[in-house]
Amino acid sequence: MSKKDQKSSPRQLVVNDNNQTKEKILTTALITFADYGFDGAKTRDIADKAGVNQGLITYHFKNKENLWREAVGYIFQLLQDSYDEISHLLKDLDSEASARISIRHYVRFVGHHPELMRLMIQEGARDSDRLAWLTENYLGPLFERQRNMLEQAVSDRLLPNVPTVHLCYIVIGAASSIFSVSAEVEKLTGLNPLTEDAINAHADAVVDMLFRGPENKRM
Amino acid sequence: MSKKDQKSSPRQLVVNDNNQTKEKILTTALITFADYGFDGAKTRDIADKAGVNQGLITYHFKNKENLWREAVGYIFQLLQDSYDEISHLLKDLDSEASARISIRHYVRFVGHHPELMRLMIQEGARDSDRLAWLTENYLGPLFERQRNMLEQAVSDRLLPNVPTVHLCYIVIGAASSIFSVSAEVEKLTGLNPLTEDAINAHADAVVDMLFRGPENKRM
DNA sequence: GTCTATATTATGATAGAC
DNA sequence: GTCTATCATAATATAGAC
Repeated sequence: MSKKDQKSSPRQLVVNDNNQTKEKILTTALITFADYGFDGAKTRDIADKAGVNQGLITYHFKNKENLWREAVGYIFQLLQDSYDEISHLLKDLDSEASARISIRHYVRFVGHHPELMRLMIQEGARDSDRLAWLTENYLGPLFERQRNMLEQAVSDRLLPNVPTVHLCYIVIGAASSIFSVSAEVEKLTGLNPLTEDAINAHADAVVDMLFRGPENKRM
Repeated sequence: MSKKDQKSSPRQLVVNDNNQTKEKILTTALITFADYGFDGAKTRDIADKAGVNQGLITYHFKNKENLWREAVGYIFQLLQDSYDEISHLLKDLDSEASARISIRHYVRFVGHHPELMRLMIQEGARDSDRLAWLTENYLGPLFERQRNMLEQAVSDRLLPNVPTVHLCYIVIGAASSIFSVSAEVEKLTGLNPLTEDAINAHADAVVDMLFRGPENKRM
């Protein structure tokens, strides 16, 4: 329902029952927290960029801490949903095809949502209540999933036999770094890594790099 | 010279001609900027953690912006110095040995100085005057150096032929990600990646991953 | 060179009108 | 549900004593 639909009742303020405003604040907050960190992000900034009044943040989210939680939950839910969508695809595939698709999917997700890894770097550098909350609610399960996938790939000789923890973060970093510092990349090379073409090119590059058969086959 | 050494002259304030205080502020500021970003870092915090008065920041560095510049310059100077130290070693080696040593050296540096990559992620996500300054003064030359090294490795068939920009950020991310989110890593796996052993293990893992010959030889 | 005290501005949260 | 106005606190920068 757009604002114009309200024209017939002029005495009333523009009201929105459909969580449109709440969602707008949420997505804006996510980007701002990812770019500036929790302390660096200003609620006034978030409200301004979302095009709403600062008071609405308190109304919809109680306080800054809670806004952060809901924003983080929002992006992790997207990630989990996207995994659920492809999980049935993976069942029927052999180990290599499955691993390649998983990695491609991961690269494409972090390319389309650079806020996710930026947020993780903001919170993953030091211990905090927020990191504990993140780990308990989202990070733990996701990490286990990725660890299992990579251990399978190692035992199938698709990847070199390096310790799993190191392998996990090699993959995470290789997949996401170019997107996390997209402005730097563009300044240094002229390439905007957040375009669809660049995201696909990076997914290709990561998969080529990780799964190097003798003839370097694509999936 | 510690404060206790000053006991014999009690009328005088503790004074420090040797830039000890300035350096202490600098290194503390570096860590704080890296962890919290420019906006999230508070000058009072920096002064407190450095064990000095907040007014000293203005005295030694004029303002927050300038403190940031000097802190960034400090860590990049360390990086450049460390490259200069090994550059003569690389002259006599073949392409593969040289590339392996360069990569190992890079991994070990970012492991010992996680602030460097954290800072870059803080500033590399969006365009700003600080990013322009960083690019002009430090990032440009360093990136060119790494790009050349990797292009050489590709033309020598040590690495798969993926576009250079993607290759650069695959290497950067693979090398640094585990250190940038060290608190997350420790919470998820129990491993503190910033120990000397873990840093060496990660250097091994990255080199093994990148340079996979048939017999997986070490340098 | 270092400290205390303070001026000025920004920030998170609240109260109340519509 | 949304807005304006405001309070209380926190943060950068400055002035001045030692």
